[in-house]
Amino acid sequence: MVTAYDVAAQAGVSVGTVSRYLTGNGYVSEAARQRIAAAVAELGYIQNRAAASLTTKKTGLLGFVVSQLSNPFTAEVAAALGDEARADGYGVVISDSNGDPDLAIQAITLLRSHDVDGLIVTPPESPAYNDALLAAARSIPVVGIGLRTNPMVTDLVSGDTRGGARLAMSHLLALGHSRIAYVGGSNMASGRFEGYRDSLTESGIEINADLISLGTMDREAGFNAVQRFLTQPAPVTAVFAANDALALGVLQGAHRLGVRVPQQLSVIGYDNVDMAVHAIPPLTTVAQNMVGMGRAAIRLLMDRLSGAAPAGEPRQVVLESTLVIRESCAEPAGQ
Amino acid sequence: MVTAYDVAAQAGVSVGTVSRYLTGNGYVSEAARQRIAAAVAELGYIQNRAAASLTTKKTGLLGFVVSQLSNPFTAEVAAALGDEARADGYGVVISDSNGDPDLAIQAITLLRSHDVDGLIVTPPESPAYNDALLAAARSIPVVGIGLRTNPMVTDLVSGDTRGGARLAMSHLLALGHSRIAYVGGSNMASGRFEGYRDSLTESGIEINADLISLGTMDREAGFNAVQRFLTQPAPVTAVFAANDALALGVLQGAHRLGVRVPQQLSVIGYDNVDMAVHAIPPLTTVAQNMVGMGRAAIRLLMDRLSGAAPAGEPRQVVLESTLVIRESCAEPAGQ
DNA sequence: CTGTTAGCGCATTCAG
DNA sequence: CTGAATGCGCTAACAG
Repeated sequence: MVTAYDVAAQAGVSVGTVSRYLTGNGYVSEAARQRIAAAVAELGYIQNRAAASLTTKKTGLLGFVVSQLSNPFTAEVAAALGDEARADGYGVVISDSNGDPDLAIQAITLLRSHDVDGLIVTPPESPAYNDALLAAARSIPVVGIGLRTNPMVTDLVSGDTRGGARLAMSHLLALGHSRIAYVGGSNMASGRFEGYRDSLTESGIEINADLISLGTMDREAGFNAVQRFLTQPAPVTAVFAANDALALGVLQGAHRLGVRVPQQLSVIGYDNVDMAVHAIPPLTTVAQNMVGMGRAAIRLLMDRLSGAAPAGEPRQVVLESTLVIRESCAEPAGQ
Repeated sequence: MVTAYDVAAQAGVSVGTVSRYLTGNGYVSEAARQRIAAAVAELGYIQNRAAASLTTKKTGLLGFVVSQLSNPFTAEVAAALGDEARADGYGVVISDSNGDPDLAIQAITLLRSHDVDGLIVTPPESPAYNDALLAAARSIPVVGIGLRTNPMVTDLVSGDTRGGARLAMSHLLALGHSRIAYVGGSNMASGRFEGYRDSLTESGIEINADLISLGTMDREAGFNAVQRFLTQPAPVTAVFAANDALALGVLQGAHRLGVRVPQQLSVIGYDNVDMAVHAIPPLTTVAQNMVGMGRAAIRLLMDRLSGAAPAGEPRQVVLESTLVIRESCAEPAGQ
């Protein structure tokens, strides 16, 4: 391995000078600078940051604990986050927990043993994971994406899902729909469901349990739910799905019954995953600002690392969602 | 920061013993072992691997240079690779190059400065990137996924795209199609195109330039191509798309023309991305073994790192593709 | 502006 | 089986 000493020898200076050249701290004469640069190139020298971190206490590494890297939403955030980190000279170590709290804790330990300068974390939520996060937060800055610790000691970035849901509902309502169904996860406390419920109530429409399907958030659930909605005495004219996978299942279910979208049924999704544009018809959906989330997380971290934001008060940034209108919604047929 | 010295003091032993306990090298009495474990837990000690790597020359970190993390194909490979690496006690640092050779080179440098024990790389291909890989390969093992260096000095894992394409074509041919179009990338030397061409020739079907559309590999290209294929004097009865995005575009284009799939047109894709199952109709496609690729890459690396495969002869593993039959193909209408 | 030197936290000799 | 001592590659004083 070629070390800074080798470079120093080759350039006819001392290690100290090489170090100053590398870190940019302290003065180095132009002449020395040039000779060092030449030596670095000639020898193919690459700084050993692990050794440097021993003294500086900074590795230039950030840890990102994801719950599911193959989830398009996560992948997109990870990409944005990596780009932003690189711009600040940081590398990102990604650790996939597959939604398993135990693996997430292992990931935290792995990352901390590699001495990451900061941590970005996503769900799952679990007491033990929460504890691990709390412990980590005592030595390095931590920011959660869609995950808040208890007590809340970390910075947080989240999407305004409630507002996004209202966006979707307003669109449907403005089109003239009133029999609007909801398919979503089993958690009625989710922002998406709340947005659905509130929008309806505010429009003076009573919420009807027969028009609500709660369960898993995958394609099958959407496929099955819509068939139930459509075969009721008074069929629905629109469906709001809590995510795109669900919405795509709804599209398939409607197709199976020979119900045409958007002529006979309007469908709106949530997330604007890549495949939404590939759907038949292209899916109208709510887009979360994933790039913004990745960026925001890094900004939050950088402020802490640079001291711009002294430790203490956790901060929170909420990203607005936007409506992406494509072709899956129209006025109700009966109007 | 709590160090091994703190643990040693707390446990009433010396650092040497703590180190032996941590690494598993050398003997530690059961009594000492217990006291150390207790001290570690009590103090919340986390080993500093950067410091350890100074002596061992091993960081337990692997670098993965991807061309596009938000590409579902890549994300899936990354996930598999991360899982497999974790099983071996390694962490993975992912660096996204966004398909830019310069960024890829920067990524290599970053990764090497963090002293990764091995490197896994994907395209783009570029002379400068190739050089960077060659340089890296002189000090650590490198494995390419779908990317071979020149000269070929690194291990390689790739998918048998030619065989996969033949799988798709056989399916179409067996169904009775003979006017089969191809939509793909601009590179006619790709395995996918070769599989198309060879299958046709072997079946005694002349290849017809009017039935081939080469260009970008995205949805728009598929959307446009199919409209051309369908409005010819003798319309095609089937389309083989070189990837699923293209195939989904074909589906949309056919839908636009009122052509029903699979009754009037069969469509087959390649990659089996997540969205394939969400298509209308669900897309028959060729699945690459992405999990296998991720795993294989790690295995290759581990063999080098453990010394099981002495440096030298580059090895290659080719993963078979499989046909995933869903609902987008049927016998040609006219038969 | 630059050379010298003392650790950083740990794994590894080498004695005991 | 264990303690003490040495050095990994680098940065940060400090004295020139």
